[in-house]
Amino acid sequence: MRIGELAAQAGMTRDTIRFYEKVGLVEGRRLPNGYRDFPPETVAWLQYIRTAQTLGFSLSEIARSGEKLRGAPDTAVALSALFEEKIQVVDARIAELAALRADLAARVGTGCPLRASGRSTAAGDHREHERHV
Amino acid sequence: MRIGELAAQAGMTRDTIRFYEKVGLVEGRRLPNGYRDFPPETVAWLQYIRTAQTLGFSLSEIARSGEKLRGAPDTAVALSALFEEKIQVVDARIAELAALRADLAARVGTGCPLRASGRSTAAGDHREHERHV
DNA sequence: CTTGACCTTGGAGCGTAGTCCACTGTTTAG
DNA sequence: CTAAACAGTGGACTACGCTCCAAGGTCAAG
Repeated sequence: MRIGELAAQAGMTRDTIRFYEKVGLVEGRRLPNGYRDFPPETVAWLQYIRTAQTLGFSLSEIARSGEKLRGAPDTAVALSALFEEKIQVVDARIAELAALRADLAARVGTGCPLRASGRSTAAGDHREHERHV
Repeated sequence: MRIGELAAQAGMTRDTIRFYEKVGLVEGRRLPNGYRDFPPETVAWLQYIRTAQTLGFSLSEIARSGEKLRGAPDTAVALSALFEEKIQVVDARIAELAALRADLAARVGTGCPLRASGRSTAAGDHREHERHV
């Protein structure tokens, strides 16, 4: 499959796919004329990338799962494992949000809405991840 | 309060605060010598910014809530309203994640983890794509 | 008076995730 | 044969949210 068809199937632009190739998220052979040639599974992989992105994963994180996948004997099994892993992450994220929600709810209607007391619990100190979700 | 103390109190760098001022997220007067001078509430406002960020809000979105706040007769009440609003958003986000979780869970252990149906036959299978995600 | 801590500004740079563009090469249809 | 529709490359550019730096101004203590 050439890049144009792949892009159409996966619902993204050729440029995006070329960008993904540049950063190692997808790989394909080249036809004798230099055109990229992708196996049909790439469509599914690109869709997986989109899913993972909506879960808040960065492309480099996704690339790491991709490597795991490549080294696996059974792709289907490896993918299932991956999904289970992502479910853990989603659950963690939901728990985080629930804590934030509780924190917010506690502040509604208090005399001191901004400062409150619950700073330590939820919002205090996860700096490292979560840029835009 | 000058910028250094504010930065220490709010747990961010002077540069970040200057950046926030540049984009209109915070504002302060100037002392005769040109130094910035912030009212003490700014600490709470900066902490609110951090909270809102962990909720996935962009700085420009946060700036918009800030404007609402400034135009309010009662800051505490306005803030409570803001928190209630954010709770809606958090709930929506949680629902979104729950849906993604369900989607992931449905794919775990299926013969076709990525596509959801029909992956089993090796290569010739050009089925119309169901766009999950 | 000097030192050091603090403050000012402007501008460069970074990582992420693309997007757009010009220019060139290849393939296919009429 | 030519034109359109593809494909390739490199590089510039965007937006976001900072972060760092150089060069200089201000101020209190010793």
